[in-house]
Amino acid sequence: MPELPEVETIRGQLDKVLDGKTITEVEVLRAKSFLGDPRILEGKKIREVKRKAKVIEIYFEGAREMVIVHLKMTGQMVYVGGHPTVDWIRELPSKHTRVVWTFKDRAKLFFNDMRVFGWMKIVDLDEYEKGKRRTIPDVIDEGFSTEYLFTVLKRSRKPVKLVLLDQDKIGGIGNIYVNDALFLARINPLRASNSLDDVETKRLHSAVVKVIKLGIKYGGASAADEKFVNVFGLGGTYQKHFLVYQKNGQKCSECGTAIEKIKLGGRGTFYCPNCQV
DNA sequence: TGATATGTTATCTT
DNA sequence: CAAGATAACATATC
Repeated sequence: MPELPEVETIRGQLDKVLDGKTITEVEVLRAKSFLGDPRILEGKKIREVKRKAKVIEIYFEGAREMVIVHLKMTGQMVYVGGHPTVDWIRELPSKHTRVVWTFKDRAKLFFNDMRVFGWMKIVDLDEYEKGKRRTIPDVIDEGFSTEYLFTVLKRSRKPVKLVLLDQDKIGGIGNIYVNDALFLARINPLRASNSLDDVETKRLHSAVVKVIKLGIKYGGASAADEKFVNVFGLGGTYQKHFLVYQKNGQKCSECGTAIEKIKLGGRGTFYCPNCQV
């Protein structure tokens, strides 16, 4: 579901489309989905939309507050421009719409979230900027070096896949890209994190960066059961390039062995038992 | 009907 | 005490 590439796709589109827009109304259709007083946002003008790991950050002009959004598993941010068509109005808000922002030019931003795990939150700008989360490197940040990854991996005996998914250590990787990255690096997801040597760590580092960048290039992944759509309601195409994710039973592209599916930390895990050691 | 899916966090167990 | 394991959250789909 939304991992760094999906969130980055949405961020880029929101940044363009919301630039300079002034909020006139915020409707909260489901209390759990919005934290803070929505009235605070009325009259606020959007300056910039940024991202840290899987969190979308919305900045306003001259405001003490900002908004952060986490889509969790099924969150969507859908934008309908200045003169919404009849079709869109009929479809949105949908059964899953949790929050609606309306702008001065009548454009609307819908926050849909089927499973209601995601949230939209008003936070104090200074406090947020000071938060220690910001110091955790994203996979595509400068700070995410092979050396950093090596130190992180050395500190745990857990299966390497779980350490890569740990957002307190590395930001942005989720279950889709971690499976593909481990395949690319030819490393078994079950391997004890601290058992990887420097050569394997180097391979893993470039593999992770590579698949995440590919994901961004293809506008994210929208597999059969994926709820990911971008700001314009369209899916991404990375699913056409999956290496092992959801390919259990199919032949490995390298050796022809059937891809296996196991459970690790309660999550679906896909790998080639022959190539990944 | 019950298993399954996913990101993160809370809580339990070594 | 900390690391690791697992349950919980909400809902649709098979």
